[in-house]
Amino acid sequence: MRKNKTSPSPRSDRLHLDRFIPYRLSVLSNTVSMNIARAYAREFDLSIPEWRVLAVLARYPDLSAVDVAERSAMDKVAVSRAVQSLLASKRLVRSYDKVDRRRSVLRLSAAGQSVYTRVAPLALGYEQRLMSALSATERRSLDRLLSVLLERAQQMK
Amino acid sequence: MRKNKTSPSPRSDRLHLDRFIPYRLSVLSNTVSMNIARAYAREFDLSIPEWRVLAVLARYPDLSAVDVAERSAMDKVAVSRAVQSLLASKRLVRSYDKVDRRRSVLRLSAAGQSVYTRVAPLALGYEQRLMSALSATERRSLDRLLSVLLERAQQMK
DNA sequence: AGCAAGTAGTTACAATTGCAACCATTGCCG
DNA sequence: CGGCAATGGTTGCAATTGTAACTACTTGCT
Repeated sequence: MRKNKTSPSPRSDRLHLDRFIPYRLSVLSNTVSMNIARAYAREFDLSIPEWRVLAVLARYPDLSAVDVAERSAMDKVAVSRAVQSLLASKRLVRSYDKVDRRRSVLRLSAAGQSVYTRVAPLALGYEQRLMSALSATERRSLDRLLSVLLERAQQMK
Repeated sequence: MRKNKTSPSPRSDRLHLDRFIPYRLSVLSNTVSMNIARAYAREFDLSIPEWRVLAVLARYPDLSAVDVAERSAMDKVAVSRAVQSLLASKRLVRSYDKVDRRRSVLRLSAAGQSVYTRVAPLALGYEQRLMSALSATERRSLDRLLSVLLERAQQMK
């Protein structure tokens, strides 16, 4: 650790990282993701993309890979790879659409269900502990802010 | 696009991704980061880590690499690599501490300053447009929520 | 029917990142 | 002083990720 430099006074035309929202979002998001990943990665041998695919399919069975990609905001290559490894570990079963044989139909296997029902509470528990730093009002507020910002960010693309 | 499945009703013990805060944080953060990166990456040939190092040093000159890492929440390898390429592009000058010859002393070159003064307004402009989706009150609220959550997330590590 | 254009999904390859091991230097303690 | 733990920083290697090109199949148009 080093001697403290005196902080330059903030000026509105200068950027300082620790007041810059995109930066703070990124730090927070990375911190949270890594915390969670540590929790289930080692214990269940699940990567983040795998976990997302599982979570989507647990809720919406029989989606195709692109449907999963849409719902999870992952790109289709990431989904493809996650699906590969979930198939390899027998946590997913894949069939194909009768009328459109390009489309896969994905569904959790019993093993996949089982992993899901064990991991989901961990994830939810983590979220609860995180959010317990906020009051109910603040939580609702955060909820809304995230929605508004995401919508705006997406339309700014 | 596919026919809509009817949404299963949410139950509190089941996780659905689009209500899960860590997931939403991650989607928002990625969307925002990619939007910004597109803006300066191509135009200035700057990666995100490089940009962060630049921003820290613009504000706090003469830090060492580990100081930069601390201030920017990057790890030291990432800083080392960003510093390498910033040195190669002559946007940074490096000297070494007289009393501790392990420590580097990093500072923007004139070219670095120049890049910074051109990129910073872009970044700030993006932030403003993003945040203009929120009222002043909401902005303050977001600000506070991010601080609280980050602190909590870090202590949960 | 037949072909062009579009979509689902995979693969190959390059770029990024993360981790561990590694020097060099300094600080500490006997 | 001598040696050993700790710190600053870099490097090499493996794992992850992104991009583009590709195959397979379907759709729409003529």
